Amino acid sequence: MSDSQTQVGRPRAFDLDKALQKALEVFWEKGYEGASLPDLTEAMGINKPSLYAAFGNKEQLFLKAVELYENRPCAFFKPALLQPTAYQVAEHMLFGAAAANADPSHPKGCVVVQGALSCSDSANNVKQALIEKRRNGELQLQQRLEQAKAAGELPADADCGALASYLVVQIQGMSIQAANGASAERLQQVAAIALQGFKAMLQPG
Amino acid sequence: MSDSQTQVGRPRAFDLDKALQKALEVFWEKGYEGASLPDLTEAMGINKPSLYAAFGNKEQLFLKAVELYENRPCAFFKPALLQPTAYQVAEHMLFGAAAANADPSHPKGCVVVQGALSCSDSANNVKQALIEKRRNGELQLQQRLEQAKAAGELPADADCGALASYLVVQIQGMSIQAANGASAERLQQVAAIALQGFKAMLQPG
DNA sequence: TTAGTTTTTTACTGATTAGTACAAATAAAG
DNA sequence: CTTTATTTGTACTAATCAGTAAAAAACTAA
Repeated sequence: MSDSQTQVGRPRAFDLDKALQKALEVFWEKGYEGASLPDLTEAMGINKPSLYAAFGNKEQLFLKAVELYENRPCAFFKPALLQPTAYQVAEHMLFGAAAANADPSHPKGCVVVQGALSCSDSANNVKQALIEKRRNGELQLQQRLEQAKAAGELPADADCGALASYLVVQIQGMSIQAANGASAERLQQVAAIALQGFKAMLQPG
Repeated sequence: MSDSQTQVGRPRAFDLDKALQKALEVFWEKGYEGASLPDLTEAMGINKPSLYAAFGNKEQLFLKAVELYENRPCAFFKPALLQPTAYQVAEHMLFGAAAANADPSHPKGCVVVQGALSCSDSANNVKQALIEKRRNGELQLQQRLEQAKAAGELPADADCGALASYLVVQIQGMSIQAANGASAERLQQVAAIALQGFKAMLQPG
């Protein structure tokens, strides 16, 4: 057990969480490779040696920022999985994505989608990490749908993998649309149409 | 009128179109910023001064490569707009995207989506050019749907802008799914569900 | 053969990249 | 006060970035 009050040495002059939040905003806007260290240190209000001492290196800083992104209070993905029915899961997922991707209080789109989609070879670790995160999210959604299927909410021949992919395509596509400048209202219209498509899959036949 | 046979000076030792095709493949895989000039020159089989003499600079080379991408024979977007009915337009668009995004004969996904989604400030011109291309494609699709609406294929209160956004979300989302490693079969399943959603919008009410 | 034109090759530029060495500064502990 | 531990700011490194200067090479025209 380390006692955070009895630390020896010069005290850190910045707040770790606030600095990470600032780093997230920079990565959110410019992506992993597009964000330079001067971009990051300026936004975080610290200099390079402080950044490296606190977060390791650029790659680790990015992964910690993404972790913060996924667990921030207004994240919609994990809470949507907890909805009581498959329809409500889809509804919360789609309208949550519509609201989050166009939220004016932060950069448009999704860090997990845009952070390192195409990149140089030197960013391949980060690219793969984001692919894993996207795949993992889709798998969680698929399992939630399979649970609903076992509960009789979906037809016996429903393909939960395809349905999960369909919903994830909506979320990821909305992320691109948001980067294009689409409004929250427009994304809500898309979510409504997509939800109709999902609803039709809940009926047998 | 310039006669290509009576050119004076040392003849170019490479094929312009083939070199551009190679550049496209590199940009397709690594994006605009992720593709370095050594990456490009090595793939194109030429050295830097030849590249600059033939194509201007990296930005112009990228834009020419994207133009080649959009007009290549197997591109699906523009041909889909020529289908006789709105339903067939959507059908060709969705299944065309499913096939193209997972085609094993070239890198996965879409250059227009992935080429410069998040980037540094110095790539903002390219980023904006791709946003314009995506918006323009969506607008063309919207106009095609409005034409179908005028022909009585869609309900009188149909929102062609929202419908076009919905279809574009499918295509752009599939591009991300393809980058995740989704198979062509899986993308076809998604296209089938999405088409059902679109079909439901063709009925009044 | 000679002059004129264009491409190719090599070698370079200045700027920027991520990352670090080192000493001054600031705290607690003895 | 001194010692010890940690963070800070400055200044640096080596590598890589896009882009170019200059001369040799390869062609046509005269």
